[in-house]
Amino acid sequence: MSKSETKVLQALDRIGGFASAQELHFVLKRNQESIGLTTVYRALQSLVSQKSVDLLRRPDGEAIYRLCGETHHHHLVCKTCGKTVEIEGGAIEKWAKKSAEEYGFRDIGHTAEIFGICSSC
Amino acid sequence: MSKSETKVLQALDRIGGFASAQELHFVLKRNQESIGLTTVYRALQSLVSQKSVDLLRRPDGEAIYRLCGETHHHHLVCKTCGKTVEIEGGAIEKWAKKSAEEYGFRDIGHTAEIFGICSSC
DNA sequence: ATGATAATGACAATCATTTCCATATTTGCT
DNA sequence: AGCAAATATGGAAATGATTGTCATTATCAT
Repeated sequence: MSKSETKVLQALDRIGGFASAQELHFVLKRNQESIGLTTVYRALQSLVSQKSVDLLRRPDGEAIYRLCGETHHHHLVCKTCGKTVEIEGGAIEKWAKKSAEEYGFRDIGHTAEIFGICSSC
Repeated sequence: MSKSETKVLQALDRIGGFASAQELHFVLKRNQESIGLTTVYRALQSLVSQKSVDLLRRPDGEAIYRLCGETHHHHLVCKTCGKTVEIEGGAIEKWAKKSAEEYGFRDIGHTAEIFGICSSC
């Protein structure tokens, strides 16, 4: 694990939710960490391929990253301020499994996120 | 419905699956249709907001489009061959609405896709 | 300390998508 | 039909995220 990967992991931990590469870079710079944007991208690529970090996409296609927790969960994300709430997705797990079985798919995973506007925006 | 929207719909129909804006533009040009890339993008935006066309994302973030029916649905996508099945997502709608209400979010949308390996792969 | 190797970062390049703006086309009205 | 206002079009330039390049720097075993 390189130095920059460690920094990126710490930043993701501090943030506690999703962040884009650019946001991570900004946060690291603000915390007097000297790190280049390119390096942030490379660290994220590496962390994703090591499965330490999860990658998904905002509705506009921008990549966002989060620490991989042990428990699988989903998110409710504010489109305006970015506030993120972790929510239970038991219903989704069942739905995914049932749908996949119905069509003979195996080795499945799924993505499910809710986007909206939070009460303070 | 503008002339270009009609052309784009026909192209999507001919293709019968997913295509990116750039691919659609290329196909239309191939078929001696004179249409600009900008117009393809505009037509797609409009068709998506009219819910005539479905938008999702390739793993690299590129937007891909596909004709869709009137009902809101989700997809089961084969990671290997790309085969796609439309599936019912009633459970998801309820889950999204309930979760959003619980945390005071409004104006919500959601994404939910299942990825796996189909029976023929 | 030395040389090999991997990590870093400033900068440029790429690529999808959007914005701008001038021109063409359609629409509504008389 | 004829004309003006509204809308649609498309090429070029702008934008913004992501990736490639490459010279510099840190790491580490000998």
